[in-house]
Amino acid sequence: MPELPEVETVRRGLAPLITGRQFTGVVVRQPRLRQPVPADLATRIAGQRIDSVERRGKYLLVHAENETLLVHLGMSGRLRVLPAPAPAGKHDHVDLLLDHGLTLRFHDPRRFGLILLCATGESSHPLLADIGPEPLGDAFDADYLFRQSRAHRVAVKNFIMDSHVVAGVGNIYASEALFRAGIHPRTPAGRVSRARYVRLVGAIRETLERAIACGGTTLRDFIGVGGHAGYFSQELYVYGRAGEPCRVCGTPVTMVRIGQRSAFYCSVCQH
DNA sequence: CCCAAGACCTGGCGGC
DNA sequence: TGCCGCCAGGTCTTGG
Repeated sequence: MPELPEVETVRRGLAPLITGRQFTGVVVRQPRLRQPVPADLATRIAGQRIDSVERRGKYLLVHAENETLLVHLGMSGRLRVLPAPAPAGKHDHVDLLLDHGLTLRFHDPRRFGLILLCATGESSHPLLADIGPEPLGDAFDADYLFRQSRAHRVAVKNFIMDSHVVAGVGNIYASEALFRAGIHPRTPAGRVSRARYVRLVGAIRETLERAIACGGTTLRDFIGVGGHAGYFSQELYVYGRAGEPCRVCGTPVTMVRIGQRSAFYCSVCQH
């Protein structure tokens, strides 16, 4: 489900609902996520007020007074805010109870998601320490990408999906950005010119910003905190469109496997 | 160090 | 209707 735009959509929905609220309790029904839910979660956050909700790559950081809750949605994770206690359904693994009866519910069928804690302030959890720059931030530019890419022979698509290179670009937006930049996804990263990285950086930024403006991409089940589907799927150029005509030139979109993941591209528009 | 492949999970879909 | 194989928005770990 979630790449950067979807996580950002969740963050924007979540922040106004839970900022200033206090954690009053925790219900863990299934602690076995990508890493175990901390056994002392309840005692560590009890009574603490939420100061802010931040995003780093695809991670959500819920900053409370002493502890920061680190949430990753994996492939199928969802966060919802329930106005009142509600019966739990299948895969409703964790409820974070807030004052006034509010419940922040984590739901994740595949359990690739994550809920961890780290001390607020010293905020750099090991999982965040080696993540690359934010693609919408100043540190991410063509010079950076070009320099990082030298000596790398991996496909440029895999390269930009590597969270150590740049944070938050996943399988949908990698294909989309490469289409917009006119770059074939299989091109070895180290053989892409500086000029083409200038285009690629612009394409990544535009794609992500536009997707955020649309509230994310809903393919199967991505739903924002307020229960709304994202509508960026209407603007996808290539992702999930194998065999359908390229929106620019009409050539059928090609799907291939690159490094265990599906990649979509137009064989005429991308080289 | 770099890279490909495997691992972790469940559910939905198309084909037979 | 049922079973089977394949697919899925992520990323850490392993082994060559």
